[in-house]
Amino acid sequence: MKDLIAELRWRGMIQDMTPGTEEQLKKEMTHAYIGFDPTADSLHIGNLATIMLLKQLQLAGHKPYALVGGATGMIGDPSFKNAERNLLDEDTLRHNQEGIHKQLHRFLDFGEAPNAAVMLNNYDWFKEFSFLGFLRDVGKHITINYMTSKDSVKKRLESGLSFTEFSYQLLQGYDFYYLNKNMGIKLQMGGSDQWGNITTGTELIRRMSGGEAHALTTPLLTKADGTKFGKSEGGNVWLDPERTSPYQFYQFWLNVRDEDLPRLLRVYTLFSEEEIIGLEQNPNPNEAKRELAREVTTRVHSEKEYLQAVKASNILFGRSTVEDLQDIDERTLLQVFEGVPQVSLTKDALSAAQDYAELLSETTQGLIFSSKGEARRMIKGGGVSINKVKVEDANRTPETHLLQGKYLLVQKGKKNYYLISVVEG
RNA sequence: GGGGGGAUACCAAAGCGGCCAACUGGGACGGACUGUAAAUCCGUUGUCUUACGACUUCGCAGGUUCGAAUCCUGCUCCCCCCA
Repeated sequence: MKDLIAELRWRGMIQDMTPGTEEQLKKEMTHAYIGFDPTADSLHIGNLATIMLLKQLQLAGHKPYALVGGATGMIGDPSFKNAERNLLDEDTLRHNQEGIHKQLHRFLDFGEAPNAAVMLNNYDWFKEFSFLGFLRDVGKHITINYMTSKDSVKKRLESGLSFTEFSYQLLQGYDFYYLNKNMGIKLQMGGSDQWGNITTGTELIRRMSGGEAHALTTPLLTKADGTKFGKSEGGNVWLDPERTSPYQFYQFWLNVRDEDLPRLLRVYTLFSEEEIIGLEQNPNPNEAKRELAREVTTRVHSEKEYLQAVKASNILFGRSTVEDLQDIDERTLLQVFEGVPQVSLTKDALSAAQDYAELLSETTQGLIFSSKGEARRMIKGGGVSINKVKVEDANRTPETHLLQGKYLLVQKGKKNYYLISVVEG
């Protein structure tokens, strides 16, 4: 059994833990879990950080449990949230649970080993639990005073918090109790925002059964500029390729700020300390970013998707020229641009376009620019290229050779690409 | 309950009868530089428009005026001070 705590420590993945956690992990193969709320049908890279926690746990020889919050998801976690949220309907919840369930399978070993990962859904033990039973058997052990003293709900006690959301921590606490009693789970982990909920669980266990239970949280990652990590301009970075294409996903990691790189390498990769330090020796951090992007993209998607993303990136950001673009066969071109917004138009529509401004706005149905004026402004600012050639004059009639006889590659700014395909008609 | 201050574009904050589509800072977006980075510099940033310009904005509803973000009336919401 490896020393998990030492591993997590050098990786900077420990925010807080209850006394005795380290001893427990050293003593025996420990059963531990992390919960995931089904607020969406996909996990995002924020969740991936806690998944890595489970991964490290399993690699160290302990037994990980991934819990999907089918029951708690119906209530909504108020921790550090500013306002009451709307409840999700049951169909959505079920759909979300399935999506998350599927994704979690990628990251842990669910095989036959003694420490194989196990998937749980807390709906299984809550569905039969009566309200009165819960109040008598669980609620009685925890005081309101204890629950309201948590930082995670403090703000909300002033601005408003429904009984429903307030009870969330008790439900999550009961999960831990249930798992402790029935499955011998002794440790709950999570992001640092979960500390309050987790310790309600350890407290409940202590009072209800006198069992032994521990908590360990990992710091919530923030960017060097203090904003929340894991958002790109389009919103969350998702693990679902339908929401965030592998190409965009790969690009996200490649584009992290230098200052954020050390922490990200430690949390999101399984590289050893020596390897990471080695990568950091390089004065140009791009090599390390590429390794980070490779590792994470491969883990979340696949080797194949990763190679595809690299290929696309090289074409789009390498020193490629019109000639290079011409040389790419159609199949590769389409593969490369899979994650890129596309629009198709007829030959007639193309030749009907008076000038570049019109082509890039009205003719392409506002996908690239929503108005001619906007297109003009951007072209004037030198921000638009077609097939890697800068558009000089918005008023000029479009004269462009189509790639493979039917494609135009439009570039807005440095990183936004669009593919126009021209069809007969 | 008494007194005072405020509400301006994504945010902050000027403007206090025409020169205001509205100073300035931040953000966002684009460009140069570079390492698909940071810092720096430059440009754009209500909508539409090649341009001239047109249209819609300064809490909400009315009014005064040739003309209002700016004056008047009412309404809504915020903040501060004294009780």
